[in-house]
Formats: sequence, structure tokens, C-alpha cells
Amino acid sequence: MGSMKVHQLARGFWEHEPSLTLSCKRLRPLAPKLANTDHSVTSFDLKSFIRPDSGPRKLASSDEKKDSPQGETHPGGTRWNPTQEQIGILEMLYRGGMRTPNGQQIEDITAQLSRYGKIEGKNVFYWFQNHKARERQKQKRNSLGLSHSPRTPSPITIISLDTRGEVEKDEDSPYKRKCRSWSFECFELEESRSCKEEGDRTLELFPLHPEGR
Amino acid sequence: MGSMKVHQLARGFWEHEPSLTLSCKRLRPLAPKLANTDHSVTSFDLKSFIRPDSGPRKLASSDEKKDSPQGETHPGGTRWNPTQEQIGILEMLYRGGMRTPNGQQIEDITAQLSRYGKIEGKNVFYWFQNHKARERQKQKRNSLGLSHSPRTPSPITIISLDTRGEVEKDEDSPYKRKCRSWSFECFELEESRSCKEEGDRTLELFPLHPEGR
DNA sequence: GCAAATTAATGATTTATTCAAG
DNA sequence: CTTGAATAAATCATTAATTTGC
Repeated sequence: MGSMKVHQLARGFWEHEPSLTLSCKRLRPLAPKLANTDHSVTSFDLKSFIRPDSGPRKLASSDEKKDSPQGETHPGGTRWNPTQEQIGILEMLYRGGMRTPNGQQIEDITAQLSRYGKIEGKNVFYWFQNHKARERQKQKRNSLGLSHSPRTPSPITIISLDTRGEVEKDEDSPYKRKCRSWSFECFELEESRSCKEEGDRTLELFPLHPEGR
Repeated sequence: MGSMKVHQLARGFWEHEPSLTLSCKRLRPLAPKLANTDHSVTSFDLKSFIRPDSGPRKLASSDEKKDSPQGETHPGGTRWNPTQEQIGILEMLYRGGMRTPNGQQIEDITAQLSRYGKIEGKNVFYWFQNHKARERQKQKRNSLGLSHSPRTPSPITIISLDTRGEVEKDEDSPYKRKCRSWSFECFELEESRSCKEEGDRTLELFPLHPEGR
């Protein structure tokens, strides 16, 4: 054991370092958007952390851009809306046995899928997470109502994908330690217009929304 | 609106699939179970993706990353070993009210904490996740078995961490939509041994470090 | 036929659980 | 045991298909 913790030390750290470099390493040129006025913070202000909320709020915007039609690929910034090609590839990969791609794989997949529309790594990650979970629950639901097939309940026969290796085909392997490395980006997404403000429900736009929850 | 875009590109990539139907579930989310089967992908090397990760192999990097001593904190270990200063700061932030920092905050915190030892953004993220969860369960346990006389091996209690007295209540708990943007890094971590089949993995190197290409 | 209202589907987050390192 | 790390489950939130009323 011996996990002595003297947290009192924490006090005063910030004072110790009056001038903090805080070189926000502008990571990859992943998303040059968000011009982001300089936020070259020289002093690490704790308070700015505690209350990150109520941010800049994206005011200004006299632009009234109203989104470019953009057809399909870049919806402007809400949520990822996959194209059919993307879905197809992802499902193919899923059926091929991929369940939780690691960082490198996600990167590769994202690179490929970006040919068919805007996409980010997290979209790929989330897709696999969701698809896996929902396939599972769908299967469970079917198993409940239908006749229980004792063995070989897998309708999925074979994936002749010719993976020279062996597609580790663990349909439902619980907990595998796979280290996926990731990192946060520097900028923060613009939350579109979610009603985060307590109260003040804009009922005009959505009158009566029965929220079946 | 109704911007249906049906992409028809060169098909044929999946055609050689023996018997899988490749049902694109995303075609119509609502009713039609079986829709067309038009997916078209030009060329997409699936095999390169379904790599069974049989050998992450650190090729290329080989040595420069090695640079073993690493300075201070990590003796070359696999997981983050926080220093007292780091813990102190994190707890301070936690007590200050921070629960789920967003990307920008994580970046800043990481930048600061890296002054006291090697650290990555995910460490910060995980720390908050775990700390929050464990504080909660500790709290719950205390409230339940209040009269319980556990041998509780003397919780260090060096710091008071005033229980729920000043920290907000449930207010900040239930599901807040915070957009945290993140991305995967380019490299992949080595998988920890854990394979009963020892297999002689080369797990000495660790390309860890936020300086991926 | 169109557009608002419903509803199914699903992307995105948070919480709970579990595994493993030290 | 403690706790960092990772995954699964729950659930919030938004998009798009479908229904409905005109």
C-alpha cells in the first residue's frame, strides 16, 4: 500500500508557476476551422476550468450563412450523417470480424471513408460501438421470442474475406485489452443549438414533443 | 428538402461475396426492411484493415523512441503513474467542481501536469472518470453501511475532502451533453501481454508519446 | 401533393462494470 | 487493495422516414 497522499501540496502550485508556457500544440491540421482568437493563455487560471460553461456562445454570426446546401457530405457541423458507401464499408468490416478497431485502424478507415463524405475518427469509433451493441441487443431480443437454437446460433456463416491472417473472430469476446491510443484535440466543438440553458424551452419550434421517455 | 442522394459508383467490389447479402440497414431507418442492395465502393482494400493485430510490431520506429530512462516518472511502465503534484492538482480541480473536462480543458490540464511528469490527455480523462465514479460508489457505500465496522484500513485521510458539503449535489451528475472533440492518434499502442499463449511478443518498446506524425 | 407531427433509427455521451498493473 | 485503463450498457439528442391532415 503506502499510497500516502499529501494533497496539500497541491496548494500553491499555480503560484509557483506564474508564467506558464501552455504551448497548445496545435495538433494536426485536422480542423482548421474555428479561427479561435488567440487563446494564448499565459497563466493557468483555475477558475477558467471550473466554469468552462457559458462559453463564448458563438455570438456574432451576423453572417447569416444559413449553411451551404452542402448536399450531404458536410452538414455543417451537427452530427455525422453517413453515406451509403460509408455504411457499406463499415458493415463489411464489421461482418469481416472487426469489432473494436484500434487507433491505427480507425485512422485508416477514416481516411478511406473520407473519400465518400466528411467523417472523423470518432465517428468510426462510435459506429462500431453502437453497431456492436445494437446487433447484440437485437440478437438477444430475437433469441427471446424465437425458438432457441442451442448451438451454432450464428446465421452468419462465413466471411471469405481472405485475410491472410486470421480475423480473430470473437463474436462476443468480453473485455479484451486492446490499447487504443488517442488524444484530444485542441479545439472544442461548437455545440449547435442544444438547449443547454436551463429553463427557457423554446416551444415555438417544437410545440408538443411527447418525448416518449 | 428530401435530398436523396443515391450514389452509384463502380460496384463490383462486394459482388464476389459468396453468400452474404450485405444488407444496408441504413437505407431506410424506418419501415422497409429490405431495400435495394446497392452499395458501391470503388476500391477499398479490406484486407489491410482486418489485420488481426497479430503483431503490432514496432517496426520503423525501432529505436529513437526508446530512449529508455525517460527522465522521471515512468520507469518504462505501461500505464500512467501519477506524481503527487499531478494528483494534487487533479483533486484540486475535482473539488473545484470539475467533472468532465472537455477537449480544450484536458489539453490545458495535460499541458500543465506534464511539467511534473509524463502524462497524456487520456490519463486526465480517465482520471476524472474514475475519480468521479469511485467517489460516488464510496459515497454510496458509506451511506448504506453506515454502521458497518469495516476494517477499512485507515483511509489516509490526510486531506479532508469535505464530503459533499460544498460540492454541488446531484446537479452535475445526470447526463450532460458536452461536446468534447477528440481524435485518435496515428500510432497504435502495443497490446499488453495477457495472451496466455506467450507467443514471444516484442513488448519492450512503446511508441508512446504525443508526437505522432 | 406538400408540410407539420410522429415515430423509428442511430449518432454521440455518460455511467457502470470489469480487467489488470503495481 | 488501490487504481489506471478499457469496454459494455444506458440514455440523451438529432436526423430522417413515415404518417397524417389539409
